[in-house]
Amino acid sequence: MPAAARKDQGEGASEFVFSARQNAVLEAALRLLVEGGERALTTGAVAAAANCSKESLYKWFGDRDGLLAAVVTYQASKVRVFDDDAAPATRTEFEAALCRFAEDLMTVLFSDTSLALNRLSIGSVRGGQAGLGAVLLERGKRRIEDRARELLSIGRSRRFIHFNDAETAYQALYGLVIGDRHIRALLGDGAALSATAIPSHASFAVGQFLKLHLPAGGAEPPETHQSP
Amino acid sequence: MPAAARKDQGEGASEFVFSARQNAVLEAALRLLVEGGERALTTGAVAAAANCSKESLYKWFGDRDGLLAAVVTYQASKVRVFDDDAAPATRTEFEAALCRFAEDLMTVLFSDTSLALNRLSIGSVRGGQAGLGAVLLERGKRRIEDRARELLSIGRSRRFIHFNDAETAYQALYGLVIGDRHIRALLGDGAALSATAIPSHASFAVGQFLKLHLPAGGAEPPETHQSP
DNA sequence: AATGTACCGTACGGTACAGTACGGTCAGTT
DNA sequence: AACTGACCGTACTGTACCGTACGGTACATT
Repeated sequence: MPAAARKDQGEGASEFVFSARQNAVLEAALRLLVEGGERALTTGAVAAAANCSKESLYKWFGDRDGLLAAVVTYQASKVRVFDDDAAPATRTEFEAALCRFAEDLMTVLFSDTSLALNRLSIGSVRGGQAGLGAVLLERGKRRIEDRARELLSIGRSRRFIHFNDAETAYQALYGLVIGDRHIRALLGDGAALSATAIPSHASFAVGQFLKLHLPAGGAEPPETHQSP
Repeated sequence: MPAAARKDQGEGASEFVFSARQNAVLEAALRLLVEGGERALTTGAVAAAANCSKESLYKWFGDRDGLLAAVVTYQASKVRVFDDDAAPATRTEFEAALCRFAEDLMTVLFSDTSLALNRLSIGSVRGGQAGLGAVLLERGKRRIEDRARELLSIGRSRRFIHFNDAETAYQALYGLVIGDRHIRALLGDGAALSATAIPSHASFAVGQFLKLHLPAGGAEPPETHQSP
């Protein structure tokens, strides 16, 4: 990614930053991707849609793959974690925070952009290792996951819920909220989710999750489960 | 799909049947797909790998898309539902059957072939409607789903578990078993599942599922949930 | 033996697209 | 006014690959 500024910030985390013009180009590319899938995302089409020259494209992103990676990075960087919620102090607040997380998760996962980006990244996996998939996992999925993990550990320290392994607990929460609807949506099943049902399903799934993790003593996996 | 025999069987269900030679070709194509992703699946490469001529390819499958569809159909037709288990009569047998289902589900979903096929189908979705995704959903996913649904309804009629909506119950079971590991695997996360952990996780997830659906009275969603 | 059938191997046309080259435009600088 | 640099627009090259055509071969049918 030649000309894309890689600005290392004080905290040790590095952010990719694009110029305003580049952002506009990436936005156009994203629109093309959502509408027509990967095949529609040709360098020529992007240049035409963004009113820029192919030469600039190559100067900025080096390569078609670089352009795709930039699109993924760009969109993932927009996934702002809504940490406007203060640490929940009461059980009710905690459950509400879980519900909000579940709703946000569904809203993101089933948005057109997320689906298109996931399809693109999945399509880029070749036998051995993932190129874009890794980016999406690291810069998109992990953010969301971290928010949930933090929420869960707060709930545990406040004795609202009980669990031993945070990863296992997160898997249960995610699974109860999403089920197989994400893969169905990725496969083009339009009826995978009706948008109106999001809040009701969120509270239902969170209810199930809480039932499994009562503070008294919930069942936990037989230890030897996920090796690091 | 011009030359592919569409043999209608007595029961009203129709099966696509390919000749032995065609099966060999599809097997080779599948191998190519698993190794190199969709881009590796060119007509030339398939012809070379299968020692057949491109002309035959076009005669049999009509089209590159026809070939891809045939590959998906071919593999999906191999998903034999193991209904060798008699209807479980005792609670223990029922739980064992659920565990076996969970293990089979994981084994299938995380196999190289299934992942490659899912990636291919997902990549074929263009904005509007799914081409291969629909095939995979109908001929692959629904088979498995149906087996689970049947098992669940047996469990309910025998009073081993309780639920109102079979679809909701299935979503919970699937979610607890799979979590977000399928999408991670599709994105190329190699560590999404360690094969040795399958049985222990299966029984753990089934335990969670049962806990949520105790015969006494399990929580159910607020009615207005999934419109048909 | 003659004809037909089914297939392989290869070669070829057409096209789509990645990547490059070059001339032209506009803004800011000296 | 001359210079510089960033950019647009377009034309061009090379390549990969889809789809087709044609000659050659093995085997079956008449």
